[in-house]
Amino acid sequence: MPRPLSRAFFDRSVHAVAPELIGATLLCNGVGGVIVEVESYHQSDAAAHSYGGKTERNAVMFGPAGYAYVYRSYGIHWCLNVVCEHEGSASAVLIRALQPTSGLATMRRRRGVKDERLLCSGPGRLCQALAITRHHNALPINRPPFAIYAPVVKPAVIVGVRIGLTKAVDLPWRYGFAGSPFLSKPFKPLLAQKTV
DNA sequence: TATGAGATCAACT
DNA sequence: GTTGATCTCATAC
Repeated sequence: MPRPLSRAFFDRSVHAVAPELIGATLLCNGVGGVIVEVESYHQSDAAAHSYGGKTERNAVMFGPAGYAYVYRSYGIHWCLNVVCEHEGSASAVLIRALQPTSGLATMRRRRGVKDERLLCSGPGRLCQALAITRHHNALPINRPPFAIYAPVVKPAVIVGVRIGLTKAVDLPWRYGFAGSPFLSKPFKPLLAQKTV
């Protein structure tokens, strides 16, 4: 039997929670899969939505841990985060990619693509596949329609710099399931990234 | 393989 | 008015 993740699991440093989410199973109305890629965002981090303080959009990040923070990206897509570390600072983990395991036919229909690797390999793609929208903002991540389970086996986790940012681009706060073909983009060797 | 444009909206200057 | 935690499709090499 899979072990559901408690709210307390998320009420820790975002940098402790993020790598431990790799290999966990995330479902929305029974549709979803295994988390293979995440990024962490901390209030002290210029790229975080919470960096400039509380606003109407990011208010959930300033609330208790274990809740979904869903925001509109580039006017087109939705992106899903899980809020961490309630006390002290506003932080969240961006869910960037899943390995689809449940509801494949539903996800193919919603996404309009057949290739399994293109169903959930990106934050915007996975929200479309799981039908996550603004209506899911501020919902608990471990209560229906969501469900989240601990990894059955601890996978090997690789680390890299985050993707698509213009601020704080060098922070190694991206985590991935080593060797997974379902990552949004490949990880480069961390030591090679700064070489000229 | 790599680079560029367009879609489209809320926060911010 | 500009920018962005994105994705897709088109064109170029």
